Order: sequence, then structure tokens, then C-alpha cells
Amino acid sequence: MVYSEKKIESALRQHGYKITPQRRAIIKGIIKSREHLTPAAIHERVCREHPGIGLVTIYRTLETLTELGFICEMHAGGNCRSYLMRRPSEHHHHLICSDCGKVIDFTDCDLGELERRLSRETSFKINGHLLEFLGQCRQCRKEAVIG
Amino acid sequence: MVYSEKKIESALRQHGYKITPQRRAIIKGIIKSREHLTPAAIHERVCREHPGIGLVTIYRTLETLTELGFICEMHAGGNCRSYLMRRPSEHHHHLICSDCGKVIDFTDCDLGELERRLSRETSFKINGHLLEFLGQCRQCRKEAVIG
DNA sequence: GTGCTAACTGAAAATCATTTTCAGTTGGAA
DNA sequence: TTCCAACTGAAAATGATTTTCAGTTAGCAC
Repeated sequence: MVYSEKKIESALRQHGYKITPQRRAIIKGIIKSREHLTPAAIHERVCREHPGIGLVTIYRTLETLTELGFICEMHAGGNCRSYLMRRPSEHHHHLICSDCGKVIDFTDCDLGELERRLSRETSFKINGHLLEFLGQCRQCRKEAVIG
Repeated sequence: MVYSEKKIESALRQHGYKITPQRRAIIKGIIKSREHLTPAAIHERVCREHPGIGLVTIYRTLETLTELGFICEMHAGGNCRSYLMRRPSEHHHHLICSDCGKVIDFTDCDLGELERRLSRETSFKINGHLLEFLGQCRQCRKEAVIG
């Protein structure tokens, strides 16, 4: 389950943000898709149903939603970000195919012990972590053998 | 210990790359510094000793060295990469202060078990992983309290 | 050493994602 | 209904990275 539109809207309101048709459309669009999408891809999708929304507005809304913790940002090499709805009370990680870019999510990581030790040794207050595995998916492995 | 200049040069030669004064200077520069550096920072440093080397050449050399596995690339939020010499037969991870950008390296992560399970469940051939902890260093925590 | 060629170089231009600016619009509290 | 801070889209600005191109050079074959 991901956060509901209602939940997100009420959080926006609580933080002094206004609910505009554009924001509603963007939120709907992100909730609907289960994949990681770049801002440009989100723009394209949202525009299919609500033409005229600017890419700038997408960027601004993504920033706000990330700030409030509803979506998560990912940097998978290159200079391009992508975003995905976050599920309540779960964090997740990625397994990425370096050939075709396919992304598989997983949620368990069991890094608590390591985190505690690092925190103790460095006096950092650790707020979170980013874990990504990189590899080659079955399909691309096959193709590599043939090619 | 990091890879030696000799080792890197012979690997370059073996892969059909030529050894140019520019490449030598860049390799020296990266070996000398123990921090993560952006391409621009590397350029600045290298130019102190060897003026006239273009930023483009830095980018090209970094790409080549990354390809051969001598340096490792890091994406720490924003749209900026940084690079660090890799130590032979070790991989390492980062603990990053989200306020001042300080980076602390650590090498142990104990993700073998998780990696095997993921590989089994997804049929991915996993080649590596990226692990970064994000937090606030002692200094920035102090300043946050005062400010 | 000399010649040769593929690899390399720097400068400038191009690209591309992202951010800023700005003037006009609008949600929603009073 | 009024009003203003928050919001919007377009265009311009930014900044990192990549491409293009014409000239240079490493290093192999002779």
C-alpha cells in the first residue's frame, strides 16, 4: 500500500501548501505508477490527462513531496534522478540492471547493527541510508551470451 | 594502499590506451589525494602542477580509469559526481554529512548473505553494490543546536 | 632514427537536467 | 467578497557533462 491522495493532500495543507489542480494531477500520476520515473517521464504521463502542466511545476511538486517524505529519490548513475511513491513505514532499496536499467525493489536490509557501530565510532547522527545492488538481469545475461 | 602509478599505466597500455603526460599528471593527482574529488576539483589540483590541461581531458581520463576499475565514482545527491582511488581488493562505502558534505569511508558491510538471497530470488548476476549512510556529523550537530 | 596511424588533446559548441526569474493567476483564510 | 501569500508557466539562466573538430603525439613497424 502507498499513501492515499487524501493523506498526502492533508499533509500538504498542514504544512501550508495549497492544493492546486496541478498538484492533484501530479500526485495521482505518481500514485498510479509503480515504477521509478524521471521528472520528464512523470511530466509526459501527467500531460496525457492534463495537458498544459509545465515541467517546472513537476520539479517543484516532486521537491515538495520528497521533503514531506511521500516519495523517494534515487540516483542511479548518469545524471538523472528518478522518483517513486514511498510506502508508509517502510524504506526500500534497489537492485538495478546495469545493462537495461530495470529496477527491482526490496525492503529488508538489516543494517541496524552496522549503523549503530558507525554512529558510535564517528559521532554522526545517522538519518538514513542508501543501498543499491548493481548487476545484470536474467534477460540481459542471456543476450550477452548470444551477442 | 592504493594502486601504484606503474600498475595503472601498465593496465592502460594493456588495454590499448596511450600514456600521455596529461594522463600521468591526472593519475598522480588522484593518487595523492585521499578525499573524494569532483572532476572540477581534480582539474584545479592537477592544473596547479601542470597548467593547461583541459577539463575535458579530466572527464575522459576519469571515465577510462573508472572503466578499468581503478577509481570509484560516487553520487551523493545533487547532480555532481566525485571520484576516489580504489584500494586493491577492497571495496568501501561512505558515511556522508548532509550539512557540510564531509565524507567518512568505511570498508566492512557484511552484505554477502543479502546479496546471495537477492541473486537467488531475482536471477540477477550481482556485480557490486553501493551503500551510503547519511547523517549529520558532530560539528554540524553542534552548530545546529546553537543556530 | 623515420614514418605512420590510431589514439589523444584542448577549445568551443552542443546538450541536457535542473533552477531561477518574472509577471500574471488562484486557493483558501479572514 | 476581498486579499495576499503561494502558485503557475514561459523563458532565461545555470552548471555539469558530452560532442565536435582540427591539430598533435605515443609508440609500433620499418
